[in-house]
Amino acid sequence: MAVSLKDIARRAGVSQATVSNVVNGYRPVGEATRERVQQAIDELGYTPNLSARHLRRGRTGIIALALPELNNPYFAELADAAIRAATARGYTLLLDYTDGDREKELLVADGFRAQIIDGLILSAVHLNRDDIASRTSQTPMVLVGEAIYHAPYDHVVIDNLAASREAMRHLIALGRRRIAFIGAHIEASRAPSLLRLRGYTEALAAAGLPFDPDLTVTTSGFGRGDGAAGMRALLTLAQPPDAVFAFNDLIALGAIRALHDHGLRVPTDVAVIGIDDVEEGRFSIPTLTTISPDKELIGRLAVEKLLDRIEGRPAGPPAEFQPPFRLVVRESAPAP
Amino acid sequence: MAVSLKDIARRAGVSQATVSNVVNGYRPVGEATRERVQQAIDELGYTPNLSARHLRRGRTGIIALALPELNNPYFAELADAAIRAATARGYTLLLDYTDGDREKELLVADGFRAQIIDGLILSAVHLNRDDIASRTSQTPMVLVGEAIYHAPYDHVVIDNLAASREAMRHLIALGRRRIAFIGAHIEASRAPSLLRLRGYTEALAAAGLPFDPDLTVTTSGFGRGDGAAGMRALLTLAQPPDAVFAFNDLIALGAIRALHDHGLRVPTDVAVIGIDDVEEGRFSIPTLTTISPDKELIGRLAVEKLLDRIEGRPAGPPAEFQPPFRLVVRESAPAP
DNA sequence: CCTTCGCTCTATAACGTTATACAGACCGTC
DNA sequence: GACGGTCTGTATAACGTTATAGAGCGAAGG
Repeated sequence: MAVSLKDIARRAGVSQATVSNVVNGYRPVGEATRERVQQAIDELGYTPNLSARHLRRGRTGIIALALPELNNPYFAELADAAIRAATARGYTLLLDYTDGDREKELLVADGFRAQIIDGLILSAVHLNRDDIASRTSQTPMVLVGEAIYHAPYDHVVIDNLAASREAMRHLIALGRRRIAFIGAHIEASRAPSLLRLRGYTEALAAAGLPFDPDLTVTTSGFGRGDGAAGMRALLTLAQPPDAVFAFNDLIALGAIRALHDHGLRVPTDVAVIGIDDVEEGRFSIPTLTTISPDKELIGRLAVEKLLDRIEGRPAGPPAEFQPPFRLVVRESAPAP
Repeated sequence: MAVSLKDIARRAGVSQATVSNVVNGYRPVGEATRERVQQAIDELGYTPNLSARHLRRGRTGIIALALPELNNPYFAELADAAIRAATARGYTLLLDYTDGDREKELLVADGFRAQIIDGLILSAVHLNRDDIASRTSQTPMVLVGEAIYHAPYDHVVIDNLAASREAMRHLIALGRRRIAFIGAHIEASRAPSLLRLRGYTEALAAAGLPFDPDLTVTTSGFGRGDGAAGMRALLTLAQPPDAVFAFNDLIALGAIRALHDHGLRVPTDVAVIGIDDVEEGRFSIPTLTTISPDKELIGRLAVEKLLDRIEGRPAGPPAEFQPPFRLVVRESAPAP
């Protein structure tokens, strides 16, 4: 059916090896024959069979990006950046979902689909240091996301502690005294909220504000519904908060909606700040003040570090890379 | 490195062919040997090498879904459904972007990446009937999305004409007389807006309302920013609209934001309705009335029709499949 | 008792690549 | 004129599967 190396070789009157060398330049080929081969390739419209190439080479040219979900626009934007970076370097990026499910995260990390991929970028929610450390798969892996692992893998993540402190400083500068945190998680394994929560408490302490456990709200997920539910819980308090620091933008947007339903005004009654800078927050009513991580860079860096490992470039010991972030002030928590 | 058929064969004391038959049941194997082989597989942890299998079989087990972008949550939700459907049937789904770029759409349709995929689900924005008809690639393809092609391919799409008429009937029942349409496209090739635009004009005519060309706004893209810009243009009119029918939810949400900036209230001053039912519209302020297509079914149907073709199941001539949709009434255009 | 099945299983040839080993030709050097 | 060295090219053996042809063997059929 499809034209193969053999067809080209016959047409150009050379060996298959020579055609192969013309195609991928493993060894030099004489000018005259090179042209003859190239012409045959153009005429017959040859493209190399990837399965065969990969069988021979032992690599597939496919890397996977495993995300909790695609419905959170933060991940969609991240995926977008990663796909572009991978494509630019000649790789194909495959998307995988873990559904925020611990079992699936373990499965992915431990080589599910290892046959088809050369490497893995994993954005895990549940995995802790031990899980990562006890991984048996040899497939190169780069970690992305908010947890702290200190595991022997490259890890691309913003400085969550600093980001949280900056968000909190902004709310405090606004004169808010009772600031709530929505999106905590009880389990020790949930490292992301741990860091952001620590930023929250540290900022309170630094400002001389009391820490009220009632103002820290646990959510089961990371979506708008979770944010709304968390906010509703806060509004049942005798002394409700005058500001909300949300684990991410979706939770913040859900909280804003719940405040609206309750007849409260944002930011007049309650100021709200999130993390992620999803596009939605630039058009919401009110627009959302947020911490904006450099998603483009996160995606690109993760891909590049992974390809360095895959292609055996000297990359040194595993390290943590911290792309920059910046505070984006909008209506939900305006400038002081 | 990895364990292969040969290793299992040696361990179980049988031929490779027998192991292969145990693994994929091409031909029956005796009970005793089957167990012995299975045990060897379990002990050594064998998984078949996909490149080799696919080289031999001529198929890769990978299908592609080509979308304009992932940042529109509608496509993210669709991709989600398709990925799950493909996984359930043992296939891997690869995401591709066209950036809403005509050249890239042509490239994808015409077999870019054909070496790696068994089939393609294409959600095209720019391609017209001739483009589709003149396709040379033999890779099975299923079309998804709002255009009308009448091309020799299965096509999964809601009845856009009926959906638009239903949206318009709702606005008209609300007593609105000057209803705008945001998201039209001038070029004939842009079939999606064509159908929705036709539903708009037909509904106006059916209600005995005049068609005012000023109320039909062209946008360059399909995002929130485009909706906001379109709305701002409408607000410069001497007689601004009292309702907006948006090509999709993102445009509707952008329009709502622009109305808010202009000091107008939704739905009191202007009612707004969209199409897509993205989650964002369930939490926005105000929540968004919309036409909700069955995205889950669209994704599943597209995958199933494609796999029917790939696996050579008798599927009859190419047909159009119309998943159901329903009107979801929320705050931006409440019940009459 | 010889055929003809039916059942298991084996040996082996592909699938389309790429890496290795090797063969000529041509050049300059001692 | 023998020797080593670069250039080009070829032949061929893998990579890990699966499909095909066929071998062995007991049972059924004449």
